[in-house]
Amino acid sequence: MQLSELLKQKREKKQLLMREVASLVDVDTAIISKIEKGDRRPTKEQLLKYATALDIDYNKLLTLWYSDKIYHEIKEESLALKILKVAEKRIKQELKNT
Amino acid sequence: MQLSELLKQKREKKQLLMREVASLVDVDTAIISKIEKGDRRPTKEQLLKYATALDIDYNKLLTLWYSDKIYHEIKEESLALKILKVAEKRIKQELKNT
DNA sequence: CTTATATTTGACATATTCTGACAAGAATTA
DNA sequence: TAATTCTTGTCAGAATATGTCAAATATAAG
Repeated sequence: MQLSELLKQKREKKQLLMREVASLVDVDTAIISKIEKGDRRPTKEQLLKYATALDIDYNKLLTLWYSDKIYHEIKEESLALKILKVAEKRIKQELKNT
Repeated sequence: MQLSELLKQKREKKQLLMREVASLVDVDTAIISKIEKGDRRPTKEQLLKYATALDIDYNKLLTLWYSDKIYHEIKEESLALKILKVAEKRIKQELKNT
């Protein structure tokens, strides 16, 4: 499940118009449209408001938000999986040192 | 092994001055210093020149380069590992669909 | 069908982040 | 001490991200 899909589904489940979500998240309706289309990622601040507005766990949104970002950064690279592994190792290493 | 360390080690192994690497990579010496300190990431173009200049496998550099980037993006997040897992799933999913 | 409402799209303005250039300071070596 | 190398901070310009707006398209209601 991608962030954009989740946000759209939740909005529809709550039977809210984009205009209404836009008001709650405090952005232009055009932005909401683009977010649900996956053309844009919300800002972190918007994400928080989204969580409240649509009653979604913020950590879940945040996880998808970062994953989306990372995915787009490396999706064209054949080394993508290797890259993630190396990043994971580094994170784990860091966790040990604390 | 981080990108910055590797680049420094390789330079020293070849007994090159920063000034010399700077020339080969075609940037200011200050940039090289910052790169080796981890204050800046080289551009992709610089990375390629680095590979040639220091005789390092480009894919290795590229992997570290992306990993570095991702690491810094999520290192403060307690969800970091989860984020990587989700990104990995998405990449794998994408690979299936081709 | 035609009108009203909702959504999508594109163009442009603004803000934020990234990068390179430069100069002065600090460290190292001769 | 002088020469050389490396480091650091600042600033301008480039690149990227985000917001605003208006017009185009799609959807629903009468």
